[in-house]
Formats: sequence, structure tokens, C-alpha cells
Amino acid sequence: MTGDTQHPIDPASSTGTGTAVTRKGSKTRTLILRTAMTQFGEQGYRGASLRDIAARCRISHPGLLYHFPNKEALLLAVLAHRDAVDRAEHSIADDAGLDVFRRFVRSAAVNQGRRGIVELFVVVSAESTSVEHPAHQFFQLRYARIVDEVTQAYTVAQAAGETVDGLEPRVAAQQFIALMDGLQIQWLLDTTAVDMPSVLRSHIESTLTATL
Amino acid sequence: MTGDTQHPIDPASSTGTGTAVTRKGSKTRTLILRTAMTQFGEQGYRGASLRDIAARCRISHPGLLYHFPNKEALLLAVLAHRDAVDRAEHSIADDAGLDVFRRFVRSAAVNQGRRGIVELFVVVSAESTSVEHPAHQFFQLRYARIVDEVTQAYTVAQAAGETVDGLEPRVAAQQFIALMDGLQIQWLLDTTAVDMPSVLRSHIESTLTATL
DNA sequence: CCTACCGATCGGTAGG
DNA sequence: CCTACCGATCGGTAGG
Repeated sequence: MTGDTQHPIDPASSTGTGTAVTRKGSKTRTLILRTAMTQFGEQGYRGASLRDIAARCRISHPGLLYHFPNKEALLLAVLAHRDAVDRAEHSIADDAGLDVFRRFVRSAAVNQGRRGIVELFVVVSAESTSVEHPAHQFFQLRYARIVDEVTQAYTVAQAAGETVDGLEPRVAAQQFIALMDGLQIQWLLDTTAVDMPSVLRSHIESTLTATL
Repeated sequence: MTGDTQHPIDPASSTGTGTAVTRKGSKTRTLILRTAMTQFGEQGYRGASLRDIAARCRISHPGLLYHFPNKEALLLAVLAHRDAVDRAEHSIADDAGLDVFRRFVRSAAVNQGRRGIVELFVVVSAESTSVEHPAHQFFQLRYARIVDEVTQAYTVAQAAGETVDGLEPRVAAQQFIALMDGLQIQWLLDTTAVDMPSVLRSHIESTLTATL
């Protein structure tokens, strides 16, 4: 956000980690990312069109391609942007033991107010199971990372004597992540059917001897 | 499968529940359904094309549209066909209490040998959370039905004193279905990472006092 | 950021 | 079931 110049320095090369360069370019870029998030979530990667996303941002679709080199880069930028925003919101510092679980429950509560984000991850992660999908590697790495994180949290809790007897940290972590994902589908299909954070909390507490 | 005539009687009007009419037409129809299942699973509803599905069946795409009136009807026929086949495989008769859980575990074991089926339901159910998706109502009804079924199973088990203390049948059912769905995503992303039936069984047993 | 344009592909219909 | 065709839409590029 610093060192602005009137003309952007190759903004097309930034696929998500790069910071936008002009004030206006930065705002447009963010608007595109937010709009694309909604469209990818509602229509899926293939179903969403650059023209539609661009029109909602009141620019032409070649205008959009001035900010992102192609559709694939746009999707990856959207996903990276979401992760970056989430990391900023739940300052990832508090990363030990039970705090990990508290963070996931808090995140579920917040996301119940942001359907678009839930849709994005549910739809695109499902699509991404196909090997040719542009986000295939992204989600493979993401799941490996998250399962490891929760496994570590269960391992710490177990060492502190806070887990139920016979708990297997890795399997418990897989179950926890699976539960999160599955609840999101049910919630999207009927937002009144499930309260995600409370179901998550009660599941976590059934695996722990401590209260969350 | 009976009463064959040389010429089909309006096969285009059957969207899944209707039986095909000619011997050859029936075989082609089944081939289309199987091929479409794979393509809808790998590419999603919008990503899959009638031309591609037809080509894999070695017919033209208007040829495909002779069997199914349009793309939407094809998708619904695929989903209905899968449910019908599943119902036939796991004779739905044994519908009481713990047998319901045993059936889900068995189904998970079988599906680990049939990636295409898992892909179909993971991808299309995620897409279907969008209100305009052609399978939106199908999955809304499907989830309501399945959650009810498992709720009933837990209720029966609870009345028999076979559930852990404080179990809430409906919440437990939502958790169980969510777990199934979430495990499928992790399994599709890395088939070596999770053994779905064993994780399901261990979860079920953690909610019961009886052994499955 | 824009207009103009490209080739490719889409679902569906006409008419046999 | 087929060929031929329709209008619509797609991602991306040329050239400013």
C-alpha cells in the first residue's frame, strides 16, 4: 500500500500475493476479488464467466484481464486473498493446543454471516478434487496443512491429559475437518437447519475432557 | 424391461424413473447415464458438455438428446439412477435401528472402489447449494430425507438404551451425515489419506454403547 | 483501462 | 438415431 505511482508496475503478474500498486488499481483489484469470490462460489469455476464478473465491477472483461492474466490466476488470487484476510482476522499467533479449536469455532460463527465465503470453499474444493482443476494442488496442500494443524492441536491436548481415552490425534483431526466441511453443505442447503459453531463445539468437547 | 417394441415410446420423456423401451435403446440409455455420471463428477454440471458425453458413447449429441430432452433432465436422470441402483444393491428392507448405520458403513466401503460415484455426489451436491442449480431441490429433499432416516435410527437406538448419555438424535444425525460428506472430499483429494468406512464406524461406535 | 475481434465451444432445434 | 445449422457465449489477444 506504499510507494504508489500513477502507473502500475506490471500488475498483471501478481496472482494474489503481490500488492496492487496504484490507489485506484488497488481498489479495483479488491473489488474484482470480492466479486469473483461470489461468482466462483455461486457458479463454480467453469460456470462463472470473466465477462459477468467484469460487468459487475463495471469494467470490460479485457479490463479485468489487465489486473489478472487469465481466469486461472484470478481463481488462485481469490483463494489466496481469502486465506490472507482470514489470517489477518484471526491473528494466527495463538496457535497452541485448544486455541486452535477455539479459532475454528469462531471462524464458523463469523462465516455464518458471510455465505459467499462458505460457498466459495464448498464449491471450489469439491470441484478441485479433479486432477485437472486449477485449484487441485491448492486444496491438496491446504487440507494437508489444516489436518496437520489440528493433529498437532490434539497431540498437545493429549499430552496435557485433556483428551478422551484412546483418541488418535490424526484420525480425530480428519474427523473434525470432515465435520466442518460437511456441515457447510447442510447449512448452505438450509441455513436454518444447522448451527455450525455449536455443533462443532459440542463435537470438540466430546473428544476432550476439558471444556473449550 | 418387458413389452419391447421395435420403436421406443417417447423415451425422451423419461427422466430417470421411466424404464427404457427397446433392448438397444435401453443399453444406450444406460451407457449414457454411466458416462454422464463420470463427466458430471469430473467436470461439474456446467463444465460437462453434452457433446463430450455423447462422443464417449459414440453417438452424436443430438443423438443423446433423443434419449434425454435436455441437459438438466440428463443430470436428474443420472442422480435418480444412482439412487435407484443403490437402493437395489443395499436392499432397503433392513431399515431399523443399527442396521441403518451398518448400511452406510457398507456403502462407504463399496464406494471406495467407485471413485466416479463419490465424485458425482461431492461435486454436484456442492454445486447444488446454489438456488438456481437444476439439482437444488433434489439435494434439499435428499438431505432432509437422509437426516430424518439417521435421526430415526438414533431415536430407536436411544430407546433401546444403546446410545451414550445426552445424545441428541437430530444433532447426532447431522453430524454423522456431515462426517460422511467431509470424508469424501479428503478421500478424493488423497485416496490414501483416509479409510472412510473405518472412520465412520469408529465415529458411530463413539456415539453408541453397543458395538456395531 | 477500452473497442474490436478471434477461434472454439456450448445447448438446442429442424428435418429427416 | 444422423447431418446441418442456429444464436449465444466463452477465454483470450491486438492494438491502442
